[in-house]
Parts: sequence; C-alpha cells; structure tokens
Amino acid sequence: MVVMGEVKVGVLAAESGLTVRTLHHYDRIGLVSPSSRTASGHRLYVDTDIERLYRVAALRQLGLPLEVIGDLLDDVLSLREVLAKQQAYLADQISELTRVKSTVDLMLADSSSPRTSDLLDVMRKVNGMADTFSKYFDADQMARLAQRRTEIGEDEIKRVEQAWPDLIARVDAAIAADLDPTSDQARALADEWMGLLHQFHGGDDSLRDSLYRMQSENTEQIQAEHGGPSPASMQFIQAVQAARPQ
Amino acid sequence: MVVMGEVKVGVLAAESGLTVRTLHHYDRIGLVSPSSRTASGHRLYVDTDIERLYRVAALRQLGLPLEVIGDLLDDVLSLREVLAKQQAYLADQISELTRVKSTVDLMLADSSSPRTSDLLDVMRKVNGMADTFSKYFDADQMARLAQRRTEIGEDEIKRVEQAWPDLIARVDAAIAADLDPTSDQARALADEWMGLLHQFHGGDDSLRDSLYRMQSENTEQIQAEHGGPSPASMQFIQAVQAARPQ
DNA sequence: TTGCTCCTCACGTCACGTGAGGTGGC
DNA sequence: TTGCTCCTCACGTCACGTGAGGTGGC
Repeated sequence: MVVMGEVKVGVLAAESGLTVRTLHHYDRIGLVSPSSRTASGHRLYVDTDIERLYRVAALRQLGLPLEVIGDLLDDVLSLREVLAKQQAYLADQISELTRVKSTVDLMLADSSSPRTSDLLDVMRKVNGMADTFSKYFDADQMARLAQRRTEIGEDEIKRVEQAWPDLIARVDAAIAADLDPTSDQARALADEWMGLLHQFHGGDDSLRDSLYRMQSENTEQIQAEHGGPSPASMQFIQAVQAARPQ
Repeated sequence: MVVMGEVKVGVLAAESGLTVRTLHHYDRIGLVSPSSRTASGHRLYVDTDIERLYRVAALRQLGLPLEVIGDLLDDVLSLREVLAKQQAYLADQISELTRVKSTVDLMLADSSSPRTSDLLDVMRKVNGMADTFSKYFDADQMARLAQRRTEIGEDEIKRVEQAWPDLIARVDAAIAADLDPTSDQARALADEWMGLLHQFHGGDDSLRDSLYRMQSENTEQIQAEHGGPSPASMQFIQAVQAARPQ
C-alpha cells in the first residue's frame, strides 16, 4: 500500500485504482500535484502526495465534490459540518429518487391495464393516485409499504394485481345470482378477498385501516380509473363477513 | 391548460412552468420546435407543439434523458421497455446512495468519539464496520434497520449511543466491586442493558439474533474500535439474566 | 422614446473519457 | 528500431443558466 520513494502516474494509477487521466486532472486543478518531475517532465509522486491522493479517494467515496475535498484537506472546512451537509443532501436525493421511482412503479403496474390510451392520461392518473395515497398514508406508512413491496417481490405483486379483476367479476356475478351471504361459496369469495387485501397490508393494522379509509372515500374514482370494486361488491363482502359466526 | 391559437415563448414558459431558455433548448435540439415564426422571427407555438411540450415535461419528471424522451414521442422506443429500464436504473441509484449515506451516517456517529484521529483511520474503520455488518445482516434486515432508524430519529439514536459508554463503565465497576448477580442493583443494570439493545432491534427477533452473533464473534474488535463492552461485562449481564427467577 | 419581450451566439457547469499528435527511456 | 509510458492540448458529456449585444412591437 505504502510506496517508497517516487512513482510515476502509471504505477500510482494501477495501485490506487484510479485512471491516469484522473491523476492528470487532480494535478491540473491543484488537488493532488506530484512534488517533483523528471528532467523530461514525467510526474513523480512522493509519499506525502500519495497519502493525499488516498485521502481524496476516500472522501470521493462519500460523493463529495472535488472542491470541497480540497477545502477539507487544506483545513478550510470542517469534516463534521461537511458530513452533516452531505448527510442531508443524500437524504434529499434518496427521497426524491424514491418518489420518482414510485411513479415509475405505478406507471408500469398500470400499463398492464389497456384502459389507458394516452401518456398524459396515465401520468395524470398516476399523479392523482400518488396524491390520494399521500392523503391517507403518512411517510412512515409509505416506508413500510415500500419495504413490503421489496420483500414480496415484483412477480407476486403482479400476480395479486391481476387476480383482482377476476375476483371482482366473480363477486359481481355472485351478486347478480343473488348468492346467499351465509353460503360456503360466498364465504370462499370473502376469504379470497381478504387474502388479497392481506397481501397488501401484511397484517399491519395501521396500513389496513388507511387502505380501508382510502378505498371507502374514493370508491367511484378507483372504480373508474383502476377497475376497482363497485360499492355493491364491497357491501356484499362486508355482509358475508358480518354474517359469519364468531 | 389548453391554449388556443398561437403563443410566444414567454407565455408558454409561464404556463408550463419551464424557462424560456429551456424552450429555446428544446427547439435547438429538435425536441419541441414551434410550428411557425412571426415575420420578425419570434417563435409561435401551436396546439400540437404545446401538447408535445407537456408530454416532454411529464416524461422529464421520470428522470429520463431528453434523447430518450424524443425517441419515445417519435415512437422509436416503447414506453414499457423504457420504464422498465428506468425502474432498474432508479433502484440502482437509490441503493447506491443509501449505501453512501450509511457510510456518512456511521462516520458522523463515530466522529463523536475522539479516539479516531485520522481521516483514513475513520474510513477504514467505517468500511470495516460496514463489511462486518453485511456479514451478519442480509439486505432485508438492513432495510428494516434503516427503517427503524428513520422511525426513531437521529436524536434518540445519538442519545442511545452516548448512553452505552456510561452503562459499560458502571457494569465494569459492578464487576470490580464483585456485585451479586442476583441483587436488585445488578438486575437494574441488566434491565438498562436490555433496554438499550431493544432500542436497536425493536423487538425484531431476527435483528436481535444477528446482533448477538455479530457482537459475540467480534467482541475484541468492537471493544477496540468503538469502546464496546468487554467479554467480562457481557458475561456478567448474561449471568444476571440467567439468575433471574423465571 | 421608453419598457418589455424577443432573438442568436457562446461560455460555464462537473469530473473526467477519449482521441490527437508527439516525445522520452529501456 | 520497436513497444511502452509519458506528455500536453482540446473536444465532448447533460440540460440548461447566465450574461452579451442587438432588434421588434405596443
């Protein structure tokens, strides 16, 4: 690791994992300059130069701009303050990217349903959904939802999403056929229904409650935009559940 | 929203929330060009231009490069494929930034202890800690830990971290004083100990087990680098717990 | 005539990547 | 003499921001 004497760019580049061009760049901007040169102008890095380079490399891993790194090494800035700012900056970036990704996630989930023809419509819908969501779920719940999604995996999520329309259709058929809410068949439908909901909230009561509130207060919109269940089918499921023996 | 007839850049900029410069830029690169100009060369945007602009603005919110947006609008690329790629890209970015942020978090947490003098030492230590961590906690557990940290808040985390050295010192003193493990005083110390641990794992058994394994297999290192508890003090706490009446 | 808007260059950003064209040491 | 490394320009990246200097319409 510690190179004795003097080294030229090629050796230092190979050893540090940086490129020759990067070392040239650091030299040009005065961040890490070799203390000496050969008669023919080749850069010669000595130990103190090399140590400085490794400090730069370390700080660069934190995503800091080269200028800030220079100021840190020259004691113009304090490490604690810089780290605190970087921490806040990274937190901002992460939450912004997470927000953007959740939009992309929603668009992909939605694009499977062919009822949206136009891009702007999809965006409006997705943004509207995100707005509606944020009315019923706080940041903490959002985080738990995001974590559930990664735990469950994309494939399973798609499976569940595609299972809904089919189930809703069968419930609507049951209503049309005037199925008895106390029948085994009705209870099987309700079990399926509760099972799909459970995939969403995972037994988390606060998530389940927020989902119910959102669903009940936005029924028509969800039905119109996402082919969600009709008030009638929700009432049917509730009736089945209420009619169960405790 | 829909502007009839023809508009000049200033109006369109104000209405779309973009800058005049941005509209100039989109025109120059051929992304959104006005269909006509006045005799004096002023840009005149008609309805189809404006619609195209709104599509661009919508897609830009997803973090897509302008060139890709152009290809999407010209049907050179498919939306689904682009979204899938963007989803993967965003996931990568987020996990990378999260990794970097956790390094910064660790450095800040560590910088409160004055035993680290040199930057490179801190980095080595922090990277070593991250490596050790990833040996005992999988991605899923890391996510749960990260979520716990946001739930608990920075202040509380700092409080707990600063409570450890004090508690460890008192336990060491108790050992030196040959305190009876069945005494109320010893049990109070053990309660405090378990309380601090609980702040870490939050009752999550898998987190608790991983923490115990990591702690027991890296005791000397943790003691040397972070002033962690000595084997003796851990044994004392275990003895107190074991001696409790069930 | 005075503001306001519009126009077209064109440099700067950030950290290098990627040639181009040429020289030095084994 | 042939490779290999080294050197110094200098353009390109990405999506504009920010003047500079000048013209057109009410």
